[in-house]
Amino acid sequence: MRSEPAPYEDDDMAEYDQKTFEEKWQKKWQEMKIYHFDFDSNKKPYSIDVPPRYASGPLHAGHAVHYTHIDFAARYNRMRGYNVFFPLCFDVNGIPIEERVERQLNITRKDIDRHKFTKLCSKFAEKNIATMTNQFIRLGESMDPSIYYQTDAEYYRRITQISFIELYKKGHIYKGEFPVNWCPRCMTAMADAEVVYSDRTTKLNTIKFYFIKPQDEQILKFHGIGKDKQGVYIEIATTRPEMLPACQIVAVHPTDERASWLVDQIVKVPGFGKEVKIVEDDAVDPEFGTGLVMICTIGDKEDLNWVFKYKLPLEMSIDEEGKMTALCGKYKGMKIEDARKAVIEDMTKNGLFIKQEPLAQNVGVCWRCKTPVEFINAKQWFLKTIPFKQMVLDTSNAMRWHPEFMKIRLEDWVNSLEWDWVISRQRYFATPIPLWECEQCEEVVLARPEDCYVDPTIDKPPVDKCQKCGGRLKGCEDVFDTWMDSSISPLYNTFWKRDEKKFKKLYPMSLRPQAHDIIRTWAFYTILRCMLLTDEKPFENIMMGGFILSEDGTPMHASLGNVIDPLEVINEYGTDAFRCYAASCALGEDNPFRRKDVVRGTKLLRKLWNVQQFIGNIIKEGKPVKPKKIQDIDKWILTKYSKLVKKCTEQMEVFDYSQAMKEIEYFLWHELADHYVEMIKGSFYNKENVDSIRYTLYTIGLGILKLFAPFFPHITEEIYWDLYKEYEDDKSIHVSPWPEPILVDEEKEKAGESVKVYIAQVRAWKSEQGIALNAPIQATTTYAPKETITKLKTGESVILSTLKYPENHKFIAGKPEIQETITAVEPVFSKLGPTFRTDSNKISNWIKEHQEELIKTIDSKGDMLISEIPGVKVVKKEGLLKAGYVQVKREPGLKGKKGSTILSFDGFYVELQRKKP
RNA sequence: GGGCCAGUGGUCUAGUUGGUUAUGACAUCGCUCUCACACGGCGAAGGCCGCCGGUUCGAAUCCGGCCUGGCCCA
Repeated sequence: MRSEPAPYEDDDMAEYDQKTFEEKWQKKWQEMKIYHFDFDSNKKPYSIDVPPRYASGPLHAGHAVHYTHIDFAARYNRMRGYNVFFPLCFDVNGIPIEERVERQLNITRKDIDRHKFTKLCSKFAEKNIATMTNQFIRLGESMDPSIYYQTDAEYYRRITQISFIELYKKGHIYKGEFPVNWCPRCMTAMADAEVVYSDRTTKLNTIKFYFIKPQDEQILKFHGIGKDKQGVYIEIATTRPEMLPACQIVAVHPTDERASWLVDQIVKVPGFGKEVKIVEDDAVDPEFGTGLVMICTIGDKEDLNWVFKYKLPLEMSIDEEGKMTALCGKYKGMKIEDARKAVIEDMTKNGLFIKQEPLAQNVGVCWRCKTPVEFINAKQWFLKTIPFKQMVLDTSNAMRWHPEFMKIRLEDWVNSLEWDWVISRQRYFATPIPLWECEQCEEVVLARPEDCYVDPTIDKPPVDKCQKCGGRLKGCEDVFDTWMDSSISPLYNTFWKRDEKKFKKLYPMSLRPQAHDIIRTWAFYTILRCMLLTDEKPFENIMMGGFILSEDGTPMHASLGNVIDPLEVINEYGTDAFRCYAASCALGEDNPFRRKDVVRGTKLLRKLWNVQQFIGNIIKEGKPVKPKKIQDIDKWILTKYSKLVKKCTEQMEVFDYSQAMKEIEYFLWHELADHYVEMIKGSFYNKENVDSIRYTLYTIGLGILKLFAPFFPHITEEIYWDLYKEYEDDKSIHVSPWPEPILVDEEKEKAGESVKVYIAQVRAWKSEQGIALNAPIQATTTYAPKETITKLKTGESVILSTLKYPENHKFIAGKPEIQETITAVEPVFSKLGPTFRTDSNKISNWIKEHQEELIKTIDSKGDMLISEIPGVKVVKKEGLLKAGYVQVKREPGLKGKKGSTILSFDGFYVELQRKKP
C-alpha cells in the first residue's frame, strides 16, 4: 500500500476511481481472510442464520438488497468486537430445481432413472451456485466461505434425517391417510403453503337432482325447484360435475325459505343414481347458484369441513394422476377435464342439464405449474403442529422482532392453522426419508442416526427383515418437503449432534434475517422444529426484510420482464453506490428499486472522498495528538459528532439502517463539510488553532469513515489505507473498533450553533450579493443580544477568518441605532391553546384582525394585557408578549449610521463600512 | 373476504407522545469556479400530507369508514 501521502500542492492527489478499487479490495479481502469465523477465539460470537440462497437462478436486486442488509449487520457487529459467524450457504433441494431441469431438457423426471435425474439437478444447481457466489463477492458481502454449506450435501441432509429420527422417537411424526393438496401434474402432495390462488373463469353448470318421493305441488312455487316428466327436482349449480359420483349430501341454508320443505328429503345424484340426503347448514352461501349446494369428497377445503362435521366417507373420484377412479363408473380413467365434458354431454342427452354460465373463480393452484390443486386421499408423513401452536407463539414472544409488527403475521398464521404439516413429497431431488417399511405389516424401521446420511432407495436397512412379522423391508421412496431441510439451519450452523461444545457456544443464534413472505414457512417451521428438538428458541433477533419492487412499483417477476440485475447496476455505478440504495430501504417496508438513490449514492461517495482528501492534507504530517486546549468551535463539532456516534450506534443495534445512514450522511455533508470545514479553513490556513483542528479532523475523519464502513466497505477501506493506515494498527477498517463518543459539551454546542448561523448567513449574503466568498468585507461591528454575543465570541477567530479579517471589528451587546418597525404580531398557538382552550380561537382571530391597533400598543407601551382583548376573561394579569402568547415580527429600517450599512440576520446585525466613493 | 404494511410538491422520500411556517433528494429556474468537491456552493418556485366523516381550541399525526398499491392468507 501507499505510504507517503501525496503532497498537497501536487496534482496527483489520490485519484477517485470507485470501480477499480472495488475490484482490488474484493480480491484482497479474500486473500486477507478477515471475515473468517474463529472457532478458537474468546470473543463473543455473533451468529447470523443466513438465508441459504435458493439455487434456482441468479440473484435479482431484491435478493441483493436483503443480503446487503445482512452484511450491514455482519460488518457492524464485527467492528463492535464480535466473532461474527456469517456463512456463505445455498439451499439446493426441491421442486423448483427439478422443474427447471425438466423444462430445460424437455423431459419429466419419470422419463429417466431417479438417481440420474437428481445428478442433473445437482449439476444445474452447481452452476447457479458459482454464479451467485460471484454475485455475493461483487456485492461486497463479507460472508465466510470457511463455514460454507449447501442443503443438498450429505453432511447437511444427514442432520435433516437425524432431526426426523429424533422427532419420530419423540412421537411427533405419524403416517396418516388424509386428504392432501395434490398436484395431478407434479404428482405430489403439497403443503398448504405451496398452494397459491389464482383468478380464472370457469363454467357454472346447473343440473337436476330429482326427489325420490313424490312432492306436494306447492313446493314448485319456490325458486330452484322444478318439475318435468321425470318428476320434481331441485336445481344445483356446480363447477365440478365430474365429481358427482363422490357426492355425499346436499345442503341448504337454515334461513332459506325452502329449508323446511327440503331438509331430510332424499334426492338422486343425476347420472349416477346415488341417493343423498338434504341437510341444513349455515356455511351455505344462499346467494351462490340456486342456494343449494352438493358436497363431494372432496373438491376443496370447505368440503373437508363438511366431511368432518357430517362424518362423510372419504370417497375419492379423482386419483393421483388426475384421472377418474372406479367410483366414476363409465368415466373411469378419463382425465378431469374430459370427464367433465362427458358428464355434461350425457346429462344434456338425458335431460338432466339445465344451463351453463361463466363464473369468475379464485382457485387453488400448484405454486409451481399452476395446475388446479385436487385433494386426494393419500398416505403421507406428518409432523404434528397443531398441538404446538402455543409453544411457537411463546417462543416468538421470547425473540425480538424487527420491525415488531411482523410478529403479528406469524401469530395470525399460527392461529389459523388447522392441519398438521405434511412433510413427505413424492419427488426425487430432496432429502430421502430415512426409513424402511415392511411390505406386509407396514412396520416402520428407522435408520440409525450413526448411519445417516442414508438413501433407503439404495441403502440397506439396519435389519434384514421386519422384526414383527419377518416380512420384506422396502425403502421409503418419499422425500422431505424442502422446508424440512431449511428449517434446521440454526441447528446445522451450531453443530447440533455434531459437536456438543460448539453447539453450547453458538446456540441460540444471534440473528435470523429473512424476508416477510416466508414467515409462515421458514420462520414458523424453524421455530417449531428447533423448539421440539432443543427446547430453546433458535435465535435472539429476527430482522424482517421488506419486498423490493421494480422501478414502477410492481413486483419483480421474470414473466413481467422487470427483473433488475444487481450486477448491471453495479457495473454502471459501483457496489458502494448500490449499497447506498440498499441502506435507504426501510426495514420491513416495500421499496421500489430507486435508481435515483443509486445515483445519489455515487454523489455521496464522491463527497466523502473529497472531504477525506481535504482532511488527508491537513493530517499528512502525522497522527495528531490530543492538544491541551481544544478550541470552542472544535468542541462544537466534536459534540455533534459524539451525538451522531451514539445515535447511529443505537440505530444499528435495532437494524434501522436507513435512519442511521441518513444521520451520518447529514453530518458529513452539512455539519462537517458545509459548516465546520468552511468555518475553520480560513483560520487554519492562517495557522491559528492548528493542533486543535488537526486533532478534531483526524478524530472525526476516521470516526465517520468507520460509521460508513458497514455501508460502503470499498471506499472506506481505500481511504483508510490511503490516509489513516500508517497511523493505525488495524489491518483493515472492517476489523477496526467501532467509534466511541469523544465529548459532549452542551454549552459549547449551543455557542457553536450560533457561530454556525452567523457564518452561514454571512456566506449566504455574500452569495446573494454576488460577492466572492473569499473576498474580504469591511465589517466594523456585530450587534446582537447579550447572550448571543457571548456565544459568538467563542467562535471569534472563525468569524473573523470568514469576514477575512477586517481591520477592526467589535462585538456589541444590544441593538445598533436603527429604525426598527414591527411588521406583524402573530399568535402562538402552542401557548394559547393549552391555556385558553375554547377561547384560543377567539383570541387568535382578534389578534389577526387588530394588527394595527396591537402593533401600536406594543410599540408604545411595550406589551398589552390579555384581559384587554374583548370577551376574554382571565384571572391573572398577563402581558400578551411577556407570557409568550404572541410573537413579534420586526424589520429593521434600511438606514444605518452615517457611512455604514447595517445588515440584519436572524438575531444579529452586522455593520459594514461603506465603500469610499 | 381476512390480517399486516404503505399512500406526503412533477417523481421519490422524512416526519405520528396532536401545536397552525411539513423534511430531504431528483428534476426545474436564478446566481456563483471560493486553495476537498461545479458530480460543488448559495438561493427561488413547487404541497388543501389518498378520499370522507369524527374527536379536539388545534389533526399529516388520534378514531371510524372508504379508495389505491404491496405481502401473506382464505
